[in-house]
Amino acid sequence: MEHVEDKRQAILDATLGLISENGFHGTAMLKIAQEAGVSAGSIYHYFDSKDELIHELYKAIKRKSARAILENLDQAQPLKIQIRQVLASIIRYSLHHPQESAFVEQYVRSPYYQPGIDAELSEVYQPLHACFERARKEVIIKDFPQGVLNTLTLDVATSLAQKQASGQFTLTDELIEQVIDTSWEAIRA
Amino acid sequence: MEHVEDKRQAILDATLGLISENGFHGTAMLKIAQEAGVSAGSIYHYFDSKDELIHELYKAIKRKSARAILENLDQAQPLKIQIRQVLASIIRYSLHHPQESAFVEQYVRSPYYQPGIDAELSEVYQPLHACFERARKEVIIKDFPQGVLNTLTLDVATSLAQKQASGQFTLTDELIEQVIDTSWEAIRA
Amino acid sequence: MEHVEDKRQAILDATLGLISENGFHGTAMLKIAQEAGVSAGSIYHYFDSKDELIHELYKAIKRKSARAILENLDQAQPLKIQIRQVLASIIRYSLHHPQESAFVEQYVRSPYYQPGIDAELSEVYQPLHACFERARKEVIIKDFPQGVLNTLTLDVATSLAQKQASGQFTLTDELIEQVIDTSWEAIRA
Amino acid sequence: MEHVEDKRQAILDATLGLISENGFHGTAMLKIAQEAGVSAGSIYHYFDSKDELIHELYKAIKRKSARAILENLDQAQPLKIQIRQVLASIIRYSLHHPQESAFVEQYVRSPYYQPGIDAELSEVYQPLHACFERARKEVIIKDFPQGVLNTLTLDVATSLAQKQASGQFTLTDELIEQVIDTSWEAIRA
DNA sequence: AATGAATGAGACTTCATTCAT
DNA sequence: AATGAATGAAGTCTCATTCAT
Repeated sequence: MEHVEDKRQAILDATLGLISENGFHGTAMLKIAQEAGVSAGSIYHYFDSKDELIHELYKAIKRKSARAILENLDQAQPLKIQIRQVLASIIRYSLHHPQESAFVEQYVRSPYYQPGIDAELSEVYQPLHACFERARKEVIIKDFPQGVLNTLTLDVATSLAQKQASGQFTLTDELIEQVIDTSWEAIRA
Repeated sequence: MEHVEDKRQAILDATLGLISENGFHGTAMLKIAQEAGVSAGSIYHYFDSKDELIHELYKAIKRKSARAILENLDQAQPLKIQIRQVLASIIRYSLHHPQESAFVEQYVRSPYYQPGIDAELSEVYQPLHACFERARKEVIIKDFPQGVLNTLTLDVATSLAQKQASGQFTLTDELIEQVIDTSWEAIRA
Repeated sequence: MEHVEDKRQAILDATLGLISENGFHGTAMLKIAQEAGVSAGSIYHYFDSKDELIHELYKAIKRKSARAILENLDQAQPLKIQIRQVLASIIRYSLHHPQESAFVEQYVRSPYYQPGIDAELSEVYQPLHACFERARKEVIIKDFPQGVLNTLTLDVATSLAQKQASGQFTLTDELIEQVIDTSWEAIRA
Repeated sequence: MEHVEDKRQAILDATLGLISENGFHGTAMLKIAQEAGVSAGSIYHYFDSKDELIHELYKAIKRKSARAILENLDQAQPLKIQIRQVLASIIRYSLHHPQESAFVEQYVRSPYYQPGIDAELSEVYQPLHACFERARKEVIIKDFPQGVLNTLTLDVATSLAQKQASGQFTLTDELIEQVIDTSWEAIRA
């Protein structure tokens, strides 16, 4: 079974690498199979279709990144500190995983993205949402719709990650700190 | 000749509507032709290929939006006011042209986007860049690379526009003012 | 009217140059028009279709080459001399008109070539045929079908012309004399 | 694997039949697929493109004909006999394989033919070339460039084959013998 | 007579998906 | 479970031809 999961994961990894580089349309199933070291037909043992594979990859990335970000969440700290920690985690994660950022950016801007898909991820994001929810209630952050807050934090992070990956600029540690500060200032009450 | 330009523009318009809705891959040349009211082959009198059509559409949108934003730029005002005006223009333009925003977002996140394409647009963006450049020198805004400043302003605007268009939330005039404030605070020195 | 004929001839010339270089399929009507300095539609004032244009070009070339070859035919000479003169003329003409040779070779090997087409040329080739006919009757040349005699003379000439044009070898005047001799020896009785 | 080669061969066979009859342009990939009993897309498992298919067909025919001709080459015989045997083989092969002759004639007169393609065939033609080379050195045949010798022998043979196939004349066994003699006389020293 | 924009049939090719092995 | 040859629908693009001007 571990073997099986290895192959499924190899397919997901290959898909991530190829799509982040060449886009959805530029990534043929055959290429994914070759990159993953399996046969073209084998992909269909793990995923019903190319669309499903892409949706599954999106969910896998979102779950993985949520877990990584939550690891740095210390619920013993004051909410203000927690939110800042989350922002820092999001930005750092994005910068360290440029392929995942590039994929997610393409995905959410494409017709693949249907709002309902995120409902399946609510469980893993629940602690994060709760944290933001409480911060909003306690007037620690602005009373903006969650989507607007995401734009000011998450989307900024992924956008920066992709631009750095494409060489538009290089983010020093100092600059990253400043961006985290800026992002925090943008949403704090 | 006006007739000719009409048809070229009709093709660009059809392409914008279809791609912003269905993505690059979901938009066949035949559909564009039908939507534009021309034959399939006619597109190739105006554009060498689908790729060139998409690149031309991107450049046309960027030029048009730059002109619209510059119209609201009053160089008689203090720099601080000018920058705020620009931000407000960008955000309002994005919100009022959700298809253009959606298209540009897809484009710049896709393999179509190659740094260098924007070089052709530098002329029309020159006044904007000059404005930001001076503001940075006079320490009115932060000393971030231009790409980072764009992320905190332009990308936020287009992202919000698309999310509103997809129904994730509705931006009231009051909220828009707050977002403009936030965006300005994010980059001011 | 002379003007008109000029244009018709320009189209034929352009067609010859392009097809001898790029083949039938590689030569679009639009390219012919551009090369001839006329509009795409104008070709259809002179020729009903691309096929007809190609057939007319073939006939024009054959008539022109026949006239050139006949010019060197001195009916006052003995038949043996006449035949040798004809052979020399054919070979020299082919070598000096490599584009015409290349076109004719492509044409007669393609589905364009229908045996009936040469019937329209019989008038201009009549003196040549008569000459060969008498030579065969007087047992000066071999009693082969005319097609076989053509193969041993005309086809050899055009084939050599194309090979020289493509750089496979260079025919010196001495070599040309030898080839003429050889061709003559091949058909003499 | 035999199965696989069968299909590849079926595609080559279908291509030969259709192109020799209808030309390059008159032969659509779909027709080839239907004639070969495969789907349109399947051709692309065996050949990268229509062009590559055509090039491969040319090389396959040349290799096959070279092998057939070499089978009749008895190196124990005097060179003069060998050369005559080769000429007879070439002519007979051409006459018995009119489709291959027609295809090769079209190919070498078309833009498909690029000198250099024959370099890949040099190995299989090496014994033939060696034979001619020695004959030239021993002054058994004329000291013409190889291209000229080919024109006087090989090209004559294929040309005759195509003309007979198109019904221009019928070659009796006696006539064939005479043509072989003629071809030999044309190149002997 | 001339133009050249427009047409639309048809060509080549790709690729997600299936299925016999 | 795995393979990869095979499928065929659908896509992009070309080009001979037409026709309003």
